[in-house]
Amino acid sequence: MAPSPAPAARGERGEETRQRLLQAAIDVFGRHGFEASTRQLAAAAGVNLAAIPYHFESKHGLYLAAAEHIAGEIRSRLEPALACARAALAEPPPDAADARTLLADILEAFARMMVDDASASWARFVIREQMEPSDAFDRLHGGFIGPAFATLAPLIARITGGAAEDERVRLQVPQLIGQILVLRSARATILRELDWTAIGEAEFALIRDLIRTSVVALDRPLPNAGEAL
Amino acid sequence: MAPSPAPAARGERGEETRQRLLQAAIDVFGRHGFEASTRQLAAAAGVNLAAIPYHFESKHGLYLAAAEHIAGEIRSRLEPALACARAALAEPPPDAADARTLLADILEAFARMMVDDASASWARFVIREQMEPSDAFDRLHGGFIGPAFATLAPLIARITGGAAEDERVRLQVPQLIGQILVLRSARATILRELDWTAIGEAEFALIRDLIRTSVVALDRPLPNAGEAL
DNA sequence: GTCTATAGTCGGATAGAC
DNA sequence: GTCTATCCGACTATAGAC
Repeated sequence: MAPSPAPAARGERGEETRQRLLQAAIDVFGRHGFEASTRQLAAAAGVNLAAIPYHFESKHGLYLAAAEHIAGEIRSRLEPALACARAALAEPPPDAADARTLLADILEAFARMMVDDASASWARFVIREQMEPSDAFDRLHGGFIGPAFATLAPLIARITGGAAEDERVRLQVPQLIGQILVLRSARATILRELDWTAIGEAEFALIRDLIRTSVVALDRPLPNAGEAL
Repeated sequence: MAPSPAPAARGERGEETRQRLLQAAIDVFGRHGFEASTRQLAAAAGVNLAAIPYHFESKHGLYLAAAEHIAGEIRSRLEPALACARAALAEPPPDAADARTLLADILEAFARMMVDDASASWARFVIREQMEPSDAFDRLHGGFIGPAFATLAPLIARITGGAAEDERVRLQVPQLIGQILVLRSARATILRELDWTAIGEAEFALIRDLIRTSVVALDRPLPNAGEAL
């Protein structure tokens, strides 16, 4: 299960083959799941079939390496916005308005990733693992899902006045993320129902507005049970 | 591509085999995609392998039949709540508070389906088709996605004061659905981050609260650009 | 209608030349 | 490191007995 038989001995050519396989694996596994064939993978990468067991030991090894690659990639792309929020939360707690801006910025960055064509391949991979987790899920969770949660929960807690450990607050994280995730997990429906052919800047402006509205709404009080909505 | 070579001539035994294959197909195709093998399908259904081409002509025919079965099933489960909303919207338009209650009820019914263990199999199937649509997607869309949209958009329009044709209103449909869909599309993360082992009644009460909050927030005005959130 | 047997194809992984 | 050639098991679909 070592990533490569001789990691230090690989040359420039070998490294390129490895990278091409990783990129192709994220796309092809994302579309067809683990059942994708090694021949498909090799063809999509433009490399020889035997390169898969050589560089990754097996098809399964390539799958795990793809999950790790995704986790590293996403984490590095979210890190600036998350670090900014962590810093702001550190000592003098920001007021609720600042926290709302920080949260909206993170969600907007996430939405931009989801709208970007480049996210299609890895997003399919991640959602597949969410619905039917394999041993690759741990690497995704540890790599970027867990860290993102760890920052978002305290931020939401600051806005709503709850504690980051409250179940309610922790459930608000996936609630907010869900409205962004849907841009990928129900993309086919969105394009069809809105008569869009793609999500460009004009379409994104609308999405951004709705995200900000949902952030503003976080601390809106709910009528008591039995009362009218 | 006919569902069966001799629909009228099938006996009771044949019909049971057909149903067992359909149920198994929704589950197995949902987990592994179309790449699932006919052996897996037959084994999961507890029927002979040759029953697949006999009843559905081919593996592909079984796939399409599974999509149609899902669409019919979901549609019939959503229909009571949707019909209720359509009736209320018909002549004397309901006031915004009534519309909010109708919308919250529909979303709650949908969330119950998503939380239900029985939804796991078909939800995986549907989300797979959303991310990588095949010719089966048309049957899902026409069967229940389109009709649900057609009712939800006017309901939201009534609440926010917009028109059902507005892009903003139509985008609010998937935004609201997204926070419910995430209960399935990111189930693994939710269970792990909230330390839940399952989503039971206690957990659902919290989900219900958050859904109602998001419905109440629909017409909350957004600060102008540049203004603080 | 359901079964077994089998034809023909494609799957992952390897051996060994270069 | 990369390639071709190849093993062998698993695949879908069919034929024909029951």
